[in-house]
Amino acid sequence: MATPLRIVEVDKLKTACSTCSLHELCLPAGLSASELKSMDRMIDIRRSLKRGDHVFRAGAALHALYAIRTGFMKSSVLHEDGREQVAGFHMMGDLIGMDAIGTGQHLCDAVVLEDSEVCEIPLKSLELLSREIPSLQQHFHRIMSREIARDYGVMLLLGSMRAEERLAVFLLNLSQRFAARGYSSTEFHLRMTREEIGSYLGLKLETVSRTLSQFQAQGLVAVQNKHLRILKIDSLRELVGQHGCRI
Amino acid sequence: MATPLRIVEVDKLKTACSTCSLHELCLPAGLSASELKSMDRMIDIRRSLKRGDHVFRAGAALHALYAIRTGFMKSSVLHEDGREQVAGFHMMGDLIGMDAIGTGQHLCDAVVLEDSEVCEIPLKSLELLSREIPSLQQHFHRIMSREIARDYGVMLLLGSMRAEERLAVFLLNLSQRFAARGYSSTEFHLRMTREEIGSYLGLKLETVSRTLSQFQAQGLVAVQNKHLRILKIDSLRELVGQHGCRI
DNA sequence: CCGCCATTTTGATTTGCGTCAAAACAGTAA
DNA sequence: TTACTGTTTTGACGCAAATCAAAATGGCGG
Repeated sequence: MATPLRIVEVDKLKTACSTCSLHELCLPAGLSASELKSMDRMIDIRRSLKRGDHVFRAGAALHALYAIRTGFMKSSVLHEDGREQVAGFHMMGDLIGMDAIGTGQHLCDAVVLEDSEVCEIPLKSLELLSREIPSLQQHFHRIMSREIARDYGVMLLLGSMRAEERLAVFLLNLSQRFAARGYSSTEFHLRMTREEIGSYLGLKLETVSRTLSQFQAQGLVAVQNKHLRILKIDSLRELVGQHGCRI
Repeated sequence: MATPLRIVEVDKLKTACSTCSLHELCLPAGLSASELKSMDRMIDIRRSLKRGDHVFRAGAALHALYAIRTGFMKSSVLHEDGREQVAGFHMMGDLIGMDAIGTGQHLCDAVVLEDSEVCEIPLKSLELLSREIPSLQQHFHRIMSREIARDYGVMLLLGSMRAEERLAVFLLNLSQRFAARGYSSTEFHLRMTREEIGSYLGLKLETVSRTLSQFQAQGLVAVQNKHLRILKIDSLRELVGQHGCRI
């Protein structure tokens, strides 16, 4: 009986917060070793998900928040008439599901765009533990707040930027997030379709495609289908917030 | 010396959570009498603000969150080139400043549109108290989550609705919030300018004005400058999510 | 009360992006 | 390989909302 037990243990270790390479990016950031152990006890379910799977659906009851270990997903709000608005793209270290705490029901669908692994964090356990560990409490609040701050940025984008600016902001944001996770900031795969990018940016897929082609023609990026290379990151940055700026 | 002391006490009582008419709408919702007392101890600063005042400015360090007792305000994100995006309108019972918890710095300006009174809630005290009072902790999380959910709704609006729909959603949202506070759901004053409405909705002020005039011509509302009366609330509701709907 | 300034309305015109359409391309399964 | 499907690109055209402009209205201070 020793062998299977050890396998289980190795498996558990492999996916524990304390040994997870993301723990400085994820919810347990800044916790001590013993506090990490408490986190490990709280998170006992990890789910593997395939492209196309839903982490949760709009309307479903909130069971847990989900920390992304690997992979890539989108969250999208659906309008009754079928219109879809992508509210965000999420990658490892991100925490999703926080929109559901208010009502107990998920507001958006979370759809897997690239095979992923998520850690289920029961809300009740998180609340309990964050009453005991002030730095966990603080960090959870920071994460929710950062989501609000991100949303304000998206509102600025959707409310007052032209197509080129929106796309530039989008690429710079992806770049910065990949960099923060140790990946290249200038070369990456777009896991989503042009239509999903468009939905996120409040544009039609044709406009996204045209604008990308335009960036390519200007030598700002090199795009080949889903593979993207940023060639002139500073020019992209300049592009944002110029607008024609007649002030 | 008795008289001035009593005046102070009356003044304190008047503004305590335990006697505040908003306590079922505001942060202390659902707390017991003794828990309300603890809230009272935490909130000892109330500020009176005049139209045009800032509750906080973008870039300023986070000192406290602010619960609105009376009045009306907007929060707006500024782009370096001067573009302003109104991220929300806030009224009594609302909690503002949560965007700053993540970085410790406010991301947006909170500007008073109608003389207001706010309660300062030091974040540290709130964290401390919510570790002791689980229902306060839960409710604080719900409030942050509702802000995220609201933001998703605004994204849907900005990303995929036409002008008429945006304005209809805006009016219905105001209507519903006034109703929740015991005011008329069909007749109210718009405290903001057409330009501020436009900024919030991702439209220009002329479009807001034109669309309001159109609603008036259709008999949906009666507008007279800032005074608005909703005449056919169901028609407004129908207008949202029709879009031409060829599905 | 008047005059001033900010706000709002309305009209004429422009334009950026959406819509429609079709071809090119990539990925998958047989 | 070939056929099939979903995605992307590119072009031509139309439209909703922006822009430009000017008049009307409202509110405030003197």
